[in-house]
Amino acid sequence: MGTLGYAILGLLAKEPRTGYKLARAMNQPIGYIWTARHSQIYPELAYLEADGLVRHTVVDGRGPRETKRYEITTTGTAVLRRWIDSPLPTHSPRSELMLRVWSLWLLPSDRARALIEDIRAEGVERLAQYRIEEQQFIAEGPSKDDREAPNFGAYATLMWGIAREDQLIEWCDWLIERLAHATDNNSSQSESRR
Amino acid sequence: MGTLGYAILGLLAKEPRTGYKLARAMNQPIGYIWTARHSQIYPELAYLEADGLVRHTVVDGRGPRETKRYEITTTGTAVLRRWIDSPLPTHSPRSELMLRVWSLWLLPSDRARALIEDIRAEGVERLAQYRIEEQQFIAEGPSKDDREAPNFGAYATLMWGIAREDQLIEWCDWLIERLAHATDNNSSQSESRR
DNA sequence: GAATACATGTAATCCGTTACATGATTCT
DNA sequence: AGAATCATGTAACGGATTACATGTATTC
Repeated sequence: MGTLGYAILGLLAKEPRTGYKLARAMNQPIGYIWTARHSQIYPELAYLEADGLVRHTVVDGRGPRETKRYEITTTGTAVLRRWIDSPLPTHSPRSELMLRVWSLWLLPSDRARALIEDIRAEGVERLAQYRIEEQQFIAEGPSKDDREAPNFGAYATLMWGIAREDQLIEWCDWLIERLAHATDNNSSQSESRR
Repeated sequence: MGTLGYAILGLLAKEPRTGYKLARAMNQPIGYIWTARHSQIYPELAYLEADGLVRHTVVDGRGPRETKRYEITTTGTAVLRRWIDSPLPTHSPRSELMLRVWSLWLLPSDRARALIEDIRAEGVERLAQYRIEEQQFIAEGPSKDDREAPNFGAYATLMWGIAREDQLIEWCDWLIERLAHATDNNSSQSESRR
């Protein structure tokens, strides 16, 4: 069973939903780190149901097919709990951004600077959005501080996202600074250096 | 052309290598963010060569087949430069860790704490390794400060990795603190809160 | 003598994205 | 009238992992 299955169980553990609403929720990254499309979600729901982890009831809706409201089963909740509490996988994060930075020495100074400033600008934008969401959590009351309320985990991932963007912006500033300081080293001059 | 192709070009821009050495390099994440297996690299090298971005010469080796040393072509370098300097893709990072944290409200306090402490311990371990690599950069001389030397980008990604692990550890401490403060709220008591 | 490092490939499978397909209700 | 939202599915394709396949040279 893959990670997507657990992401769906996590959403259904909060409240029952239709596949469509799950797809909506996972369109904007859940926990700021996981996305999925409806074309992945519908088949996955069928597998989860075959395994007895979720069940559905047909409700009124506006689609051309039956509208199905899914809820997590007690088995599903148990499986989800077991997964959260199992040994950590060794994660290999992928970031196209850092791959570009790794080859940054190939770009002229002004283009390198433009790239880092673009990265920074996107970080600033995401951070602003996260701050709005933080205010929404605060406005919603004390549920974010209640270890047994669904918002507890969601708020913790938001704080992680905020810290991550802060760190990214700081790192961009450090690198822009560095690019400015390392100016006018062309290849002919660099032979004479050191 | 996919991201793996650019990762390979980035490595070959530094120095020519065999497919085996590329695979070794990408076994430990390059730039701390990209991994690949040899089964992906060998076919990709063939595509890159068909597109004229790399070329190979047969050298002495110990394999059952010919040993091929690949180098980047001038076209390859141009294509790599253009990629680094092209509009940023909207990135959707995936982190199984944060997905677990999102559902953390389902775990009892002690298990939740154990999970976060595991995450923290792994962060500390990676950080220690990164610090060693930082010392190696410093020992290697001023190349990390030379905007036109390959080490410039590699050092920048390392600093990013260090900042990221620092941030992760801080966040873990914040959450452990929070888990301790939010103790003994069971569901019956939580009704009377606030 | 056994294990490890060097060295290159293919096949099967899984996960994720994009595109195709359909159709009712509500809002502008 | 047309666009957006609700609603559920399948098909084609690409990227990544795991397993299969082979064989030499060096180190313990």
